[in-house]
Amino acid sequence: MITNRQVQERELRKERILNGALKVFQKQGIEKATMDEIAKEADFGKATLYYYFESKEDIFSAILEQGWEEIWERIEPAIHGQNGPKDTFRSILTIVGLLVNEKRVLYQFLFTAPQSMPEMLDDKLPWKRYQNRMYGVLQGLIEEGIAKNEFPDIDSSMLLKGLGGLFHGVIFLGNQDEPISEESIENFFAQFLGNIKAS
Amino acid sequence: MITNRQVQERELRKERILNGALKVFQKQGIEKATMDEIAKEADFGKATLYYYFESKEDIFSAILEQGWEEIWERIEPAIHGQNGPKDTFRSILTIVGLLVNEKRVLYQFLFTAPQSMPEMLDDKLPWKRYQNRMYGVLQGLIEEGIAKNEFPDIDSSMLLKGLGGLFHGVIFLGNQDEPISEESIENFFAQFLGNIKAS
DNA sequence: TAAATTTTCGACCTATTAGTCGAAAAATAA
DNA sequence: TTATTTTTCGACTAATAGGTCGAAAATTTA
Repeated sequence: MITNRQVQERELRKERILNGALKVFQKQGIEKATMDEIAKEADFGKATLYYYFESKEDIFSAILEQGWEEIWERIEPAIHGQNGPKDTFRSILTIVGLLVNEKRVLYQFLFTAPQSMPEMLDDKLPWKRYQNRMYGVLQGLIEEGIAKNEFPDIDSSMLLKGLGGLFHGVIFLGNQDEPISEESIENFFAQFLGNIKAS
Repeated sequence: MITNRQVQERELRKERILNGALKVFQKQGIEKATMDEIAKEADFGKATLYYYFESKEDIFSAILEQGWEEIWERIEPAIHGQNGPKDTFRSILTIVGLLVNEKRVLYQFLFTAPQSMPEMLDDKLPWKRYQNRMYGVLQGLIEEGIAKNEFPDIDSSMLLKGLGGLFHGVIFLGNQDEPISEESIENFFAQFLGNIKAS
């Protein structure tokens, strides 16, 4: 018989492992994020990691899923708000920017790690679904925005990639020690999005 | 005694190895770009690769150096041209965009691989010097542009990261099969850069 | 307290991969 | 043709890393 407390403790231990993984990632970069390192950081034997997770991939998937779930929860209200597409778009970027400020390491991992781990790109993984959903929403907003002349009439997927790159550049390539203020994020995107108009 | 022809043939074989490495990268991604795969692709025994190159890193460095050298050669005229900072900036991006169209695999590698190979980030590597030089030029243009009110008064390094991300997004995250036309690149950046003004 | 269950982990296994060695083959020089 | 140099590569080594196993320790239940 498994008590409620036992289940909770299990969750706590899983969480501890996930945090260890993130810490290793932060300190040593993804290439050094080996199971041995993670085990050391989380203060478990390596074999114990495999008691709680099926594989290394499973651990990273769990981190990714957690992060994307949080993103999704936070942006959902903005999506269902009653603003126009451009404002909604800007809100979403701002929200994500703030989230990144709060948990830099997690989100750095989120937007960085998958490329380095091609086995993580399976479309069926839960975090991928969140990502696809979000991209779908953003693309929809752009298309709607183009239709309403709030964005220029550029191929929408290209515009999305461009803005995605822009976001990534601003948030992650910058001075990673100092968080970016909300204002600053707003300003920055207002600068770009605000001036993009059908000509 | 080493004849001229022998030297040339050596160069040719080195080139062959470099192309093999790129081909592996293209077909299998960077993680499968092992020395064994490269050797197979280039049709040499693995040990022969080490006759021509000191290490795997050396091979990738050579590819990067080649690419950056080409970028530098092509953008240099634009840098020394007599246009204003914003136009010069746009020219540079366009030139690089066209180069990428011509040799997608090489430049995809150029802008992608280093992150996956942290041991390649040594500032003393020759390709890194080129890269730093180019970023220096771009940052200088942005600063000059800000001073002349051609760009908004945002922290210049942040603006550079943003535009770098934008470029990366547009060029690499897009439809990688169809090249982007010169017009299209021009239009795209004109759209962004052209509308960025000090407000 | 004794039995059953859950948790932990050291030691081991296996696959992969960068890099080496020594000698054979091929080309060049004498 | 023979000696010398250049090129090639199969086989091997060493290190790393993901993952497994069996049994011990800790905890819970009876």
